[in-house]
Amino acid sequence: MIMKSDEYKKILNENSLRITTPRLDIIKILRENHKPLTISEIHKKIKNRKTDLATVYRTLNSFIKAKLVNEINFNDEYKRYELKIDRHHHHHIVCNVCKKIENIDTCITNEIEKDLKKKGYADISHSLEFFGTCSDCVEEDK
Amino acid sequence: MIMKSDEYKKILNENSLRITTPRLDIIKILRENHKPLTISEIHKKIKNRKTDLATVYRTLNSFIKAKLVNEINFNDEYKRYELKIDRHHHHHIVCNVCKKIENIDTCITNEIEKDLKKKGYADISHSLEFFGTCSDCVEEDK
DNA sequence: ATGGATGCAAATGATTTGCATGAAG
DNA sequence: CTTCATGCAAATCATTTGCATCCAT
Repeated sequence: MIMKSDEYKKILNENSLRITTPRLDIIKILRENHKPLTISEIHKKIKNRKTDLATVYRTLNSFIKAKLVNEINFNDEYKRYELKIDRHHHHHIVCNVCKKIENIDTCITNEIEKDLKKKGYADISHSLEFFGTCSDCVEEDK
Repeated sequence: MIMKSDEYKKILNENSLRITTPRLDIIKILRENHKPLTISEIHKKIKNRKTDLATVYRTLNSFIKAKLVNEINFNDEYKRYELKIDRHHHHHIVCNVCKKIENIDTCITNEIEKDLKKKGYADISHSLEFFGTCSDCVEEDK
């Protein structure tokens, strides 16, 4: 059986990224938290307090370039990051109040993307996020 | 026939916003440019060079609060702003290369929003943006 | 050995804020 | 005349960068 740290090293290797402690730490954190995390959340979760914030930024940017990670925008002040290898394409719903994040697996943009392809667009991608007040927060407001 | 400046004043009035030159200028600019603009683009378009950048920021924020304007995120470093009163709900496709913006009128999120309502979410909204390389830019790359 | 990765500190750049003044209602 | 908006300058905060050192390969 493959141990986790070996699996993480394999991920880095396959993307021609050097195996370093900060990178292994960050993959582990993204793996274990099944929701998009901000840079500062990731930084706080690193046990080894030595790792610099700048390293976290640089690591995430190299992960994006390697298409290991998705950058997600909830229209607030922070960008968030999520491992791509973890799960297939999906979207999110963010609670306006408690900021809880749920995943949405339905993807309904194929039709539009088909139209865009007809129009001549290539390399089409999209970002789709939902915002709303979750049932718990609706209750509390009563 | 109602003159344009009167129309803009009416918009401000209806939203209990004081009628000032910067605000009229900014509504005019948003009206005349049928695409989302960044703060700095808006600022540059103001003839009267006296208007401060900070005023543009403050104005846009009060317009958002009054729901006069939508804030749009193309996952680059700038937020963009678009008048709501101009046209009904729509999305965009941004060219990866030339950054050209086209509007998309199809909205296909109703089904998901229906599901979310069933789950108890209230005040549901979403942001959906597309990215791709437009036909002109695909050509040029050959 | 050597190029890439890191820590640290300083720079950058978008956005916000404090305050005195000016204009709108 | 009183409240709110503006201009100006300074502050804030996320993110990036330069550089010397360190480590993976």
